[in-house]
Amino acid sequence: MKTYQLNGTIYYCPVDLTLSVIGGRWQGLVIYSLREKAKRFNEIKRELVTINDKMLSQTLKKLVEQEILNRKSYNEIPPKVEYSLTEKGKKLLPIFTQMEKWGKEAVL
Amino acid sequence: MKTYQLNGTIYYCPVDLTLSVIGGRWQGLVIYSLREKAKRFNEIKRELVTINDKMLSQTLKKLVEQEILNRKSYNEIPPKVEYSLTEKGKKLLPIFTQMEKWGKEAVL
DNA sequence: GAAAGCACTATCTTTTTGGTAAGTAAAGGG
DNA sequence: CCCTTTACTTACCAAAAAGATAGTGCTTTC
Repeated sequence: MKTYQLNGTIYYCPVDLTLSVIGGRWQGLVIYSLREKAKRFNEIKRELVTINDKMLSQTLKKLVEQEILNRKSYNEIPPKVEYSLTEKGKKLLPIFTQMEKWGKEAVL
Repeated sequence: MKTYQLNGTIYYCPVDLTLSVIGGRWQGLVIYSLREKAKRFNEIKRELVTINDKMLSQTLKKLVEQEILNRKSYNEIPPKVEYSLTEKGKKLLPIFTQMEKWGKEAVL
């Protein structure tokens, strides 16, 4: 059986691998919220409404490790940190375009 | 704020709604495994390798309720039950096409 | 007559997720 | 001086999801 490996984990197919990046409670939504431009921690938080600090920082950390997001910290006080999609992350956007489409049709 | 409703749950955007259908540990993979043809319980199980009986029947049940899958039971012994994508379910396939693509690139 | 196949369900344990609250460091405003 | 702002981390507890294992009822095969 062919397998696919990413960050030390083995997946049995490419879809499984992709789902590990965008599935889960918050990962997909965080990526999607950065589709147009870089945003700060609290901006993302306000957009996702029901996420809390703990979940957001956990999710951001993971996505940075997976090289889906860039983290840019300005040395200011109060702190300013911006998150944006990497090239790898931007390539996920066509998936979200299709999801948008399906989601809109599903509620009709 | 605009909201989207499906099966009594409210989502703040169409992507959130779609993720509730294909995200989660097994839902997406079960849908994807039925992309070409109807399959029986044990066929799906063999394909997904690490899923167990409980998770598979739970996932199938949920997807049938959401009208993503059809369940067809033949009155035979030993039992024969086939699962297939509904029209609504088939419309999810472009999402998986994009996921496949990304997953294949990600391991390069 | 034991074992395997089928599509499940029931029960239990472990892991993951979520929720709340508190703490940090330094600057700016009242 | 105290409060606010920012982007976090840590601790603790509760709830939800996932996972492991066993059992069911009936038939065909070895």
